[in-house]
Amino acid sequence: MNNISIYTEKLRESGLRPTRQRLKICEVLFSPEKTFHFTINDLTKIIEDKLSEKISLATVYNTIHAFKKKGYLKEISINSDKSYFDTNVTEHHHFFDEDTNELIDCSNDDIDSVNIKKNITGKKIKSVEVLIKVASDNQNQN
Amino acid sequence: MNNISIYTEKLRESGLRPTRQRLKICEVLFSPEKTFHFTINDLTKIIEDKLSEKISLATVYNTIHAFKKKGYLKEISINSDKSYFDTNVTEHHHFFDEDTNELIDCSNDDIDSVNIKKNITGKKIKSVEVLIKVASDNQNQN
DNA sequence: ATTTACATTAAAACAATTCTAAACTGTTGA
DNA sequence: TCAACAGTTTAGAATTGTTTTAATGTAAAT
Repeated sequence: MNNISIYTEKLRESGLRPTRQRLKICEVLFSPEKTFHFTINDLTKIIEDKLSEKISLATVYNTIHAFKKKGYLKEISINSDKSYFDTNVTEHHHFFDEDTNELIDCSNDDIDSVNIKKNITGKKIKSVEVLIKVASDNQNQN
Repeated sequence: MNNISIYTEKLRESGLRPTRQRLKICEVLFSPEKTFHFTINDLTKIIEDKLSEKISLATVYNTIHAFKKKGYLKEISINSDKSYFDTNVTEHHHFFDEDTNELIDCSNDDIDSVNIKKNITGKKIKSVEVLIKVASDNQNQN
């Protein structure tokens, strides 16, 4: 069983047509062993470089948004000019290195689970995200 | 002792000249009883509407960034097309209402303090922010 | 008052994202 | 198998938030 059929199935299950472009995107996003963080720009570059396939920015945006909506990707809440996405869709938190602008997964070893005692009435909690900004000691606070 | 002199002093202490425009901005930001959240656009509108004073966008940006650097304001980490600022500079967290795009302060009654067990080696923790996204039950997940 | 360094401004530049309209392609059903 | 439809891709234009620029203005020091 090859990956293409897995991706095709995955796409179809969520109501997306398995087009050539979407399969390429799946390949980049879901074939690596480890999950990773990326921006739209990163992803477009990877596709064009590694897979020698030109792809329209609009397609990347559309597809990433569809994947996010379907729960295949998470968008990380970080204030930046760009949007950061994560192929790790499990509940977890992040360090953000201000020196390098790098996002780093925060494992269970790094943080105690966050306990919300009281919620806004009439609302449901959709997600809880912790962002720990770090920098080397001699660095200016952002 | 009036507010103007307080603001003048506050500005001067942090190396900013107390210009007419900056005093207006101080008035909007620091005279309200309660702290609040705003975007640059919000702030510009408030100044122009309530204080009948036209102010250049560039001035607002420059001044807000200076205030942020000095610690008079905090920028909230939220993934959005706009930047959100907070006049409450104490350590606290936020609810984000996805139905209304509204930020709501999270008090100590709402959340247990977050415990970071292990940090990236060689780095110092600059801030810890928790963002709790909420929406009404029948709403699509973002 | 004069000077100087910093501020303000409108407009242009910029970068990320979204929109558009035309061409294209899976898919469905005849 | 093929026609037709609905969804998709695309390049480029449009939009939006933010930053830069270069000219003009102003606070503060001399």
